[in-house]
Amino acid sequence: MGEPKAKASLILDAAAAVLAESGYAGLSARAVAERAGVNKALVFYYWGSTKELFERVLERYYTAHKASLAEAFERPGTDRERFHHVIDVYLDFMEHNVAYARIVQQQVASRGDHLPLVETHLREVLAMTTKVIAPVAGTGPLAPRHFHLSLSALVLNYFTYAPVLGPDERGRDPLSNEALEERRAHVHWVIDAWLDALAKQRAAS
Amino acid sequence: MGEPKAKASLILDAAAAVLAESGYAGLSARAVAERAGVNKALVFYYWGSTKELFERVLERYYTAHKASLAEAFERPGTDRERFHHVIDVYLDFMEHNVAYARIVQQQVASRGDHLPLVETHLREVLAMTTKVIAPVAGTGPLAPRHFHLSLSALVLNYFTYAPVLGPDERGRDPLSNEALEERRAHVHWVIDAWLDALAKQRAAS
DNA sequence: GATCGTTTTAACCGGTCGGTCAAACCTCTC
DNA sequence: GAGAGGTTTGACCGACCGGTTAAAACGATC
Repeated sequence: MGEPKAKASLILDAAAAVLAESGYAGLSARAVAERAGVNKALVFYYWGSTKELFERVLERYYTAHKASLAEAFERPGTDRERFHHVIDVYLDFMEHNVAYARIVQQQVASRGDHLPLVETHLREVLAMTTKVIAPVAGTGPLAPRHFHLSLSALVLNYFTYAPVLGPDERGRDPLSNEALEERRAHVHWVIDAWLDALAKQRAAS
Repeated sequence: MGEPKAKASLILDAAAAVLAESGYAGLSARAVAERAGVNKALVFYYWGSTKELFERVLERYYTAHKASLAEAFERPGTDRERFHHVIDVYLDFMEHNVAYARIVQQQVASRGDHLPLVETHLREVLAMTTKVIAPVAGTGPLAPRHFHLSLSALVLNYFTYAPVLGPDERGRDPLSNEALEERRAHVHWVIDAWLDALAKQRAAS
């Protein structure tokens, strides 16, 4: 009988799903308990409060996100190769954690009281990616910060917007493997276009 | 004495602000009334229900958004000029309607029941922008759909993510006029890089 | 100043929220 | 089988939710 997965973890998973669907304001202990198939009081028994539950969900994602990025950064190679590799890892991660993409987008857009945790995390990620971007970027409109924002937008927004736009011109689900491969190719094409333009600009100056 | 602005409109404005901050689940009649400095019952007197209020807020933004885009499309010029102009108008609109950017991002990311309205709108916008993108785009990873997603991501996400990252390397507020000008330059640079790469690709084939 | 339609208000309703608690349950040990 | 400890439950609380309503306040008209 005994479920192999502890109920505490079941609750955490359910909370992530609810959070992705309904945002922080919709993260109710009752909804989480119902989705987890568990008594509502258990949510408080294991996690204390909905706020703490929320923070634990974020923490779990943040840790995984940063770990995957950190690993990607250690890969050797040319600037261009490292750039492409980091983006590949980023795409992989989001592909397997679509709920995370949804949660982050909502949190950032809403700018509620719960923001500090998100803020800290995003700044750390910025600091990490800057190391890869800085060697090829410039200043002003070509500063690493702009490329970081643009790239993360390219990746994140696909997972949130494409499903809303519906099947693509070939009738494929935007989150199907084939469609995701196409998106991956698009992002890599974009990076190459940028790097080429940057190299050209550098050569001219 | 007599406010020039009807209370109905005050309520609508307040609703937009609450919506941007707390999302659909946080759009409570009480919060809206309080922010508008108005009795709670007035919300229902003028707008019927919170759901209708939500839809009116979206409608108002959608109408303005589509109108500004439609006007931009009529501008004559080369493909490249028209492309840049459409993006300029898009940036202008978001700059003056940051709350709209936040609301859309949250709605899209949450994928709740209220989605159909958002869905219809976004598909219409896609259909519009495709007319400008198609002449210069390609197929597969270079299909108009991908560029539409990438471009709208570049614009939208700046307004939601940049404030979370804090002041830029020169200590400026990301939503200050100067910082916004820099972002505008970045986006235009990106478009040029893309168009150049596309032209080169076309010439090679 | 009486009348009428519109606008505004306070009080109230049933329902759901986060959170608590005491009792029941389960499993293992002696 | 008697405890003991962690786990699970249903009942409950005050606060807040969307929404209704009857009455008050208001402005115009005569």
